[in-house]
Amino acid sequence: MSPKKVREFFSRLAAANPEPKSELEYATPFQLLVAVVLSAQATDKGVNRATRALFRDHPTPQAIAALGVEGLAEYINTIGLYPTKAKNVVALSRLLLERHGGDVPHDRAALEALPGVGRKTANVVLNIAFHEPTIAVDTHIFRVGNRTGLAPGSTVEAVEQKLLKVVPAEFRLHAHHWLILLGRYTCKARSPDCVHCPVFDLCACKEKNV
DNA sequence: ATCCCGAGGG
DNA sequence: CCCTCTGGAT
Repeated sequence: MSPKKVREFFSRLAAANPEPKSELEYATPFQLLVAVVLSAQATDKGVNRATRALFRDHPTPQAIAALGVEGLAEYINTIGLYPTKAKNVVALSRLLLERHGGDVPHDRAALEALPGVGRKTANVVLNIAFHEPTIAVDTHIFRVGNRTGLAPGSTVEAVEQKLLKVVPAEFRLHAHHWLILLGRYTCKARSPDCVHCPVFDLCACKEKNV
């Protein structure tokens, strides 16, 4: 996609949603980190339903560390992959207390050293909690990047590098959310709603759903 | 490449 | 029924 089209692409998304934010519910950086770990291969609605009770009863790393794996599992057993996530979130809470005084670290290496935290989760936390211009490539962004021709790539790493290269600096801070929302509500995996797509005319998809 | 795995939608 | 959902560790 030409630089001119890329700029138009994000100008329209920005005009429609000037201050996009995560649809995950959280009150602190720690809660954001936990919510993002839980959101792997799960919908944010499902995550919010579970974390509402969890964060009400156990809002801090101290509380979740004390809750333990089995206790945590009772709160999150409606979310896919929950046994692994319960282990990771308890271990992660303990590590935060041991290494970082219970705070969420600001740097990528320390984040990715936490169990259950990979590049995508670290990118989300760095962007949302610490306002760094990272672009976390998830299932939506990988699909949208390839379909539209904005950032084609066979791996998430390739798509991320491409996005960091082509997205103008002024749009980079919010690019993650704009692309997610486009993928979630319009450029859907199964039946893309091309008729209502704000960037329909800029899109390279050869199988437009009209 | 494969495993982890529940809810919702079509 | 099958596919998808803000992936990560082995």
